[in-house]
Formats: sequence, C-alpha cells, structure tokens
Amino acid sequence: MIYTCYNSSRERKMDRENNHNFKSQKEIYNFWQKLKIFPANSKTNKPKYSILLPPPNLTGELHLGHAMQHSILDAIARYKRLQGFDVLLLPGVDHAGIAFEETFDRELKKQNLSKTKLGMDQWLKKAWEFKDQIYKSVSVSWRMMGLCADWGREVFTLDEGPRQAVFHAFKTFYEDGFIYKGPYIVQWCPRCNTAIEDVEMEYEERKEKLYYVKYFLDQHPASGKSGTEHIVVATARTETIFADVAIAVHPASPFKKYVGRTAYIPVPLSPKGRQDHLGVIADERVDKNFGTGALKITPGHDALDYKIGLDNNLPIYHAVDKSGRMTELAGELKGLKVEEARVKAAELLGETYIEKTEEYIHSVPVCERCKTVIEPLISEEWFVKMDDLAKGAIKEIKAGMINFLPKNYSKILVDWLENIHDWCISRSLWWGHRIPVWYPSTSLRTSLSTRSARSLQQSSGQAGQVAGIKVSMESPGPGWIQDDQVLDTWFSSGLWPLSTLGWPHFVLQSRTSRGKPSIALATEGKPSDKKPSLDPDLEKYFPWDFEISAPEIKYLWIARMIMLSVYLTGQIPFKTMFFHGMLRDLQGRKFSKSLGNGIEPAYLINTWGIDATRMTLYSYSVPGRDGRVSKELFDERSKNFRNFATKIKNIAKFVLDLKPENSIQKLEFNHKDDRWIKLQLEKTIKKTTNDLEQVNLHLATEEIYNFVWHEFADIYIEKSKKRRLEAQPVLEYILKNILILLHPFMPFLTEEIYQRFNNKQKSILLDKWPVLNN
RNA sequence: GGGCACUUAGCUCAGCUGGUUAGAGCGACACGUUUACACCGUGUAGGUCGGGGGUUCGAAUCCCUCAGUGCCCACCA
Repeated sequence: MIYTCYNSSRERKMDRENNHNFKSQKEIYNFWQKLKIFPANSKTNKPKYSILLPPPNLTGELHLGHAMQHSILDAIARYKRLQGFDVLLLPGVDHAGIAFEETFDRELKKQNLSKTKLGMDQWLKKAWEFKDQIYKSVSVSWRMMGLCADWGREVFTLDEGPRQAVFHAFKTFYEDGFIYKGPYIVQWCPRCNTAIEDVEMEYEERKEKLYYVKYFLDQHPASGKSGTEHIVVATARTETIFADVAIAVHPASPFKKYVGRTAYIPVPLSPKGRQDHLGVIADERVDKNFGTGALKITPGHDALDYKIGLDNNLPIYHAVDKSGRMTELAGELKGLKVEEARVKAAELLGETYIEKTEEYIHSVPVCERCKTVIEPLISEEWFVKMDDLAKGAIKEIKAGMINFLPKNYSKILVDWLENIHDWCISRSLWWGHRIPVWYPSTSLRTSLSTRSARSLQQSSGQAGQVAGIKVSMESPGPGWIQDDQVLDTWFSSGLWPLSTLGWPHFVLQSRTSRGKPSIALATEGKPSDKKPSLDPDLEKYFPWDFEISAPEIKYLWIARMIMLSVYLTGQIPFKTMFFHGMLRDLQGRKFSKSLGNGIEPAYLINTWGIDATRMTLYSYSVPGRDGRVSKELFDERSKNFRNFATKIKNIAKFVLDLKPENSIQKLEFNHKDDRWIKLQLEKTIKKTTNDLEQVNLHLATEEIYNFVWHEFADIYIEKSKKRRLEAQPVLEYILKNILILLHPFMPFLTEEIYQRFNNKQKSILLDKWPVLNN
C-alpha cells in the first residue's frame, strides 16, 4: 500500500487520471504480444526490413547507453512496420568472455568461492545459473522499454546456432591457411589471466622513475675489477633486467663504437639461470632521442625488443610470469610482484650501476576491463592472419556498399583496416567457445620453452595446417584432448549477423533450447561448398538493413563483422551502420560503475514514464555526437516530455472525450484554419519522414513536438473552440495523424489514445504511416 | 606524432547542402485559474553564433588562421 500526500484536489485528480484512466504499460505490451505483430513473417510478400540488435554483454543491468540504443532501434522498427515492411528486429545477448568472468568472479568472491575452489565443471554450472539471473533482468528491461522484437528468434552467443557458426568460421579460416598457433609476444593481463588485444587496452598517465643504468663492458662485474667503459641505458623497468639479452644502440649514438663488444647484466642472477653477458648491437629502431640512445633488449617483455630479438636470433627469457610475479631468473626477487621487484632491483643496482634517476611521466597500458597494468610476454596463442580479410572489407567499404552514419566512419574504419595486425583469438578463460582443436596428446598442447624466437617462428609460426591436430566440434575419438583455451568473444560477436540467421546450414532452434548448449543437432560441420548459405527461410533478411553501435567498439565489433561476413558469404553484413554518440557525465567522462556516475534507466522510467524517457533519449541521439548529461539534466528534459505526454492526453480528452453531440460530419478543409493546419501537418509529415530516413531522431521528435504543441494545440485547437462542431472532423483527423507520427517514439501513449478511436481492438502498429501524394 | 570532432542565451544543446527579425527545453521576471491542459496559458528579459581574416549582394552556416576543449589511433625503453 502506498500512501500519497496530495497538496490539492487538482493533484489528486491528476493522479487518478494518470493511473486509472490510462492502461498500464504492461497491459498494452501484452496486447501487442497477443496480436503477434512483433514476429517477422518470411512468407509474406511485403518488402523486408531487418534490424539486428547489438547483443548486450551479460554483465549486469542495462545502462543508459543500452536504453538509448534500444529506443532508437525500436523507433526504426515501428516506423518501418507502419510503412508496411515485414520487419525483423532480432534480439540477443552476448556471453562477453572476459567481462562476464570478471563480474562473476566478483560475485563468487562474496560467497568465498573461486575458480580454483570450484573446478571447471562446478564453475561452469554456477556460471550458467548466474547468466540466467542476469539475463532475466535484461529481458524484463527490454519489454519495459517497449522493444518490439521478434522474441521467438532470440539468440545467445553460446547457443547451438552461434556454436555452429563459430566452428564453421574457424574451420574455414584454418583450411584457408589464415589460422596459426604459436608463442608470440602478446598483451597479457595478469589479473584476467589471459592474453588480450591492443584494442582491449587503454592507457593511464603515471609518474614513474626512469633509471639510467650502467652496463659495463668486457669486465665481468663479479671479477671485482670493473672497468670504466660502459653503456648507459634509460629504463623504467629495472625488474626486467634479469631477462635482458642484448644492448641495442642507435647507429648515430655515441655508443656506436661499442657495437660488437660484450656487456654484462648488472644484477646478480640465479646461479642455475642463464648466461650473464650481452651482445651490443646496432639497430635503427632504437629512438636516438630517448634517454641515451641505447636500449636494453628484453624480447620476453616488450614488443619492439621482441622484433629486434627475432631479427638478431636472440634467446628469450621471462623475468615476470603470467601472474605478474618474478620468476626464478630473478634470484632472490623470485615471487615478488612487478612493482616491488622494480624497487628492489634498483636497490640491487645501487650507486655503482645507477648513474642517475629521473621523474618520468608516461602512459602505461592497462587492461580496459580491470585496469591492471598489462604485462607484454610470450604466450602460446592462436592467431588469424588478417591481411586478406581486411582487403575484402576495405573493397566493400570503399565501394560505398555500407551507408555509415555519420559518413566519416567509413574512412576511420578503412584507415584501421589498412594498418591491421593479426588477431589473437585465444583467451585463457572458461566462459566461451572452446577452441575446436583436438590433440592426440598433451605434449603437443603445451610446447612453450625458452627456445629462440626465430626457431619458434619457424616451427609453428607458419600459417596453415599443423600436423597431428584435428579441427572438430566433438572429440575425434578416445584419447584426444581439446585445446584448453576459448575463443575471443569478438570472434562469435563478429559472426553475429550470420549466426543469428542460422548460418551456415542450420535451422534456428526455438527459444526452449536457449541457455543450454545442445549436442544433438551438431553435425560434423562439413558443408558442401565454401560459401554456405543461410537458413533458407531467413536468408531474405540478409544483409541486414540496419545496425547500430557505440563508436567505442567500431574496431572490436563493426570492423570484424564486415571482414568476417565479406569473406565467409561474399556479402556485406548490413546496409546502414549507425553510430550513436556516447552519453557522458558533465566532466566528459564515460559512465562507469567504478566512478559511480551512472544514471539508472529504471529510475527515469519509474519517475517520468517510458514514453517520456524515450523522448529524452531521442533528443540525445544526434548521430556520432556525444552528449553530456547529469541526473538533473535528464530529469529536466524528461519532465518536459512527461509534460508533453500530459499535453497529448489532454488534447485527446478535448478532441475525443468532449466530442460535441451530433458531430458526425464529413472531413472537409473549407475553413482557412482547416487548410492551414492541414498544410502544417503535411509539412510535419514530410520533415519527420525525411528525418527518420536519415536517422535524425532528435530532429523528428522536435518537429512533431512543435507541431503538436505550438501549432495544433496553441493555435488550431484554441481557434476551433468558436466553431467546434464544424472543426470536429479535422480535429480528429489531425490527432490521428499525430498519433501515428509519434508512435515510433512514444508507443504506449499513442496506442492507448488510438484505442479510443474505435472499438475494433486494432493496434496502431497496423495502421499506415501517412504518405503525401504530391 | 597522426587523424576526427566540438566552441551558439545563465545551463544542456539544436540549427550548419549560405538567404526573411538565430531556436528549444530548463532557469529568471511579469501577468493570468477564460471547463482539454497550472505537468497550463500569455508576455518580457537574455546571444557582436570562441578570436581574427577571407569568399559572397548576403556567412552561425563555405575557406584560411589562431586559441581552447574533447575523442580516436600510434608510440611511450
């Protein structure tokens, strides 16, 4: 029971009106569901319009960005339905590998549980339960937003359909020689305990110390008679000195004269570890302006060093392991964390070896998810060669096959594609698509050692098929062991436009099987031809007409979808690609849980109603432009649109409820006011339609708002009071058109009022978008 | 270092394929309870459209330049 305190009888009246005379949103949503107007119908001869919902990550409730994205998609879908298209708005969710594990592990910690305590089987069981729990809240939010999606075709990225698609794509790339496995330098997150990609990192400015370390030549420090000749190297990472394998100097550096001589590692090494002498080499890739123009080469912990090491056939050592702690190589520092070891190593060096120390501000790469400092190291991972895939995508984009909104994203994507690196697709996680590769023995599965980079490159670095392994969804037989890594989430997300339509050869399952990976329908995965088709029933929806995304995942997701689709099907995945802006706080920061600056969509919906909240979101949906918002600003705007909703209710009350008796008149536009409002309506229809076609929803909503409030209500209705009986048909005509124009944006309110026009229980969604004859 | 945006009323932002007195919401101020609506109406104040230069009959809109802000990419020993 809720007790409300009213300040006046008027407020009480208002409240009654809002809560009782108007149907609940749930009632209206169920009405739509009952009429079955959301599902697409591939059998009709209507033209199709397909919209793909970007699957939200299953990491928690939907945030404001999702709300905006989904409101935009829903408006487009409803608009196209009104225009008579057979609309497919396909929803789904993403398993979001790293992000999900991060969230789930935090949840487990609360219960004093962990991956190691549970073991893989138990962990996965609980993970699926957790997934269901999150999914429920997402599912409720979608309906609360009014999303008119085809729920019967909903897909989860770990469903059987995507599983088939992932396998087929992997197999195709493998057979075409694009997939290779090998130990390479990768960006490693010690906290997530997996390799990640460059695009999954961000940089943080840090103030650290830059040490100028002396590497003495020829004279072994242990002999006690260190000479004076030395090379000074500036480094911020003293702890990696244990894994140094050479000193490289720029050819123009004063240290050039020492090339060919031998330097010594200036810290005590573990006795059984490794040799302590270093070659001095020349290399142009060393920045002669940084520090002293000399660089210590640590191929195990730096990408540039790795390349230089490769070219000079240098060995690789690891001073830091995958958990971010020092290895045996570091002797007494073994087991220390990197930051501690850095200080300790500097102490070990002491004044003898440190010439000077400088304060130094630089950007440190951190994991986008958990903000842990990234440790570049060598790990055995799977990669996809990207050159050919990128070329295909570039060709389509340059030919203008995809309509990017705003259009400059076309160039941004091409620039990235033209400088693409190979894609590390393996992740050391449990939540995801297991890599469909099988080994006859465990020894083949793990083969990393401290062999030289070159020999590694030669043994397993070639793209193409590796002897002895099998690519298969299911075990090839007893004794075979599956690769223990999973695929990068974006590998399955990249296939989203295909897997959602049943590619490669697979009829989509009904929702009942959602949530559990089924095995029954798995085939050997051997399609007859190279370019397998989509589900014949659903094929007509491909390519998708409309896709939407936040700009921040343009490379991770959008570029991948284009590359994979073009290569695997020969077609672009979508015709229009819309990038909305990012909602930020007043300081321009992204919304995030850790900053606590988020605004809950549920709060806005509860306070101002879904229709008003949607209108507010449209006002911020300027293509590609960020919006700065705060709770106060959002409230302010939403309040305005809530008032707008009330205004429309009152207009409806005036036009329909207070209809004069004997008002059955013919619709005629004889009076000059009638002709004027008709003209204004036509202008509004024209502009709104145009704005919708350009996906300028902020303009479309503003256009209707002005017409409704400042032309229809303020002017026409006021004037009509003098000639009410005569004007009644025009009032009704204008109102009905307003409802249709507004329906894509304020679906609940417009449906509710529309119902009062007739008793036939026809949904407004089945009406027609107004078309101008001239 | 490379690229892309943005800078318009007190605040948040539209408008920008050049063309009537530059708009909205909120905020401020003054009136008003005239039965659709006070979650309202009527009206007022508030802008040399970041600075400078140019093209043009005409520039918030196109070009150049300077300054500031933000974002993306690369690098960061």
